[in-house]
Amino acid sequence: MKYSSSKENYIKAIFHLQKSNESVSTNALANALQTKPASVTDMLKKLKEQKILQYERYKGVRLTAEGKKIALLIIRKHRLWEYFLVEKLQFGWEEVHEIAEELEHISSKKLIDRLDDFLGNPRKDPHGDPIPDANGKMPVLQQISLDSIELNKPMEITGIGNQTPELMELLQRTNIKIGSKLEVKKKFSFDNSLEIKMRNAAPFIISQFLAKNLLVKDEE
Amino acid sequence: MKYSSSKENYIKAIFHLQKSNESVSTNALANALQTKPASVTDMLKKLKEQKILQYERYKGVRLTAEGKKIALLIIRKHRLWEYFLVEKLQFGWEEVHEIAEELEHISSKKLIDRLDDFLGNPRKDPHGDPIPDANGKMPVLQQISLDSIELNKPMEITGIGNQTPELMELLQRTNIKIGSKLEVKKKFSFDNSLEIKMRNAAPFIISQFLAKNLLVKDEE
DNA sequence: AAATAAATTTAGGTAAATCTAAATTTTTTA
DNA sequence: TAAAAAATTTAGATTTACCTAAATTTATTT
Repeated sequence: MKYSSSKENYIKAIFHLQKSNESVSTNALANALQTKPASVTDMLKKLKEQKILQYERYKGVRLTAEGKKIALLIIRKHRLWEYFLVEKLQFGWEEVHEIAEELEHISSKKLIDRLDDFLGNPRKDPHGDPIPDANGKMPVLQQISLDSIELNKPMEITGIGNQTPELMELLQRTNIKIGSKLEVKKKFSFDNSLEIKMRNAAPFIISQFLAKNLLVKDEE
Repeated sequence: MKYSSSKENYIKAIFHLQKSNESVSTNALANALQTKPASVTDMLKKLKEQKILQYERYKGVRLTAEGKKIALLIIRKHRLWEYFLVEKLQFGWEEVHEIAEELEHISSKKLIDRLDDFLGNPRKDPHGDPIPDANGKMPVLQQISLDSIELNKPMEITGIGNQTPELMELLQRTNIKIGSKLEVKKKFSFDNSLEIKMRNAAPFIISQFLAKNLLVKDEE
């Protein structure tokens, strides 16, 4: 199956909006896609025909298993291209999203799998978000900064994301290493940065980008 | 200015069809684009509005200077992506055209200029065709196999295209080197291969791909 | 529980890029 | 050079992905 760029954008937007088991509203989608609710209704009817989603009038929408798989493969493409742009073409991580929005619609599966290998099969994109594998599976990395972050809970660093020299430099400066014990003290909604307290050290603040690259487990 | 993929395909097709100063016919375009003559007429009217081409009913079409510039930048993108696919992602040269047909419509200029640098500013794509620079200028490499090839004319090798190990291997085997004197004896239209005669050696046949990588000048 | 507000859908249109069939112009040929 | 053939254009539809305005359904308030 091949889908238009427009349809792919709908699928991706629904995927990002449907947390847990809530269904996604027409208005929320229209807002995310910068379009009008009436246009969304039109498109949802077409995507329903193609069994990509479950949709009933006035009841909102959810992706089917098939729809989720398509979404994950689009996200895979997006994040691998972002990684390529930053690591190989020297773009800043803040300027790659827009370009990846175009590149993610290139259809060749072989291309994206080769790109994955060429890049060394990274598991996180430059923003710290996980990259699904060729089968659409997300790597199960427990990240520090989930939406449902728990404050003051003792945790231990179990690993780090992509081990780039830039990240290593920052880890060294902040003295964060595998096995370090820490607690999150506060989340600043302004920039999603976190105040953390490491054992035997003064609290300090880290960015969301660093946080997303820290893998943790509950301390035993 | 940004043009739709469809318009870009028309511009590119006209560029490839307009040799010297002939104008391109509606039928030839329809054939090249796998579409119907009526559709071509429709599109030509739109592109004329945008001053991309000169068009008069029943008289065929030519690109304006502006149109040629656009065409060259699309060709630049196409060929750089082909080079990337072959040199970095290990694709065979025969399988990259289709993928590059999609990639050539990605709009970011910065992306393509960064890609050019990343690839080491190659001047020829994997098929041996020249890659225009960021300003849309074709490198002026006199190639051996132009459409207007002259038989039995003494020529001298002045350089070679992209110096890949694979090309070097073949040059060694055929004993072609800079300074070699040769004449083209015959062109086989079946596969565009050429029979060449090097001074003090028996005539032999080379492929169009090799020929395109040989730069020549007239012997003095 | 009405009444009002908000969300959503339906109805009817538009622009881009196609198409088929018919009309027109150009070219070829007898 | 007139007739036939080929090329091209016009006219009128179609599909996709949008839109606005009006109607309908659901949610929220008095």
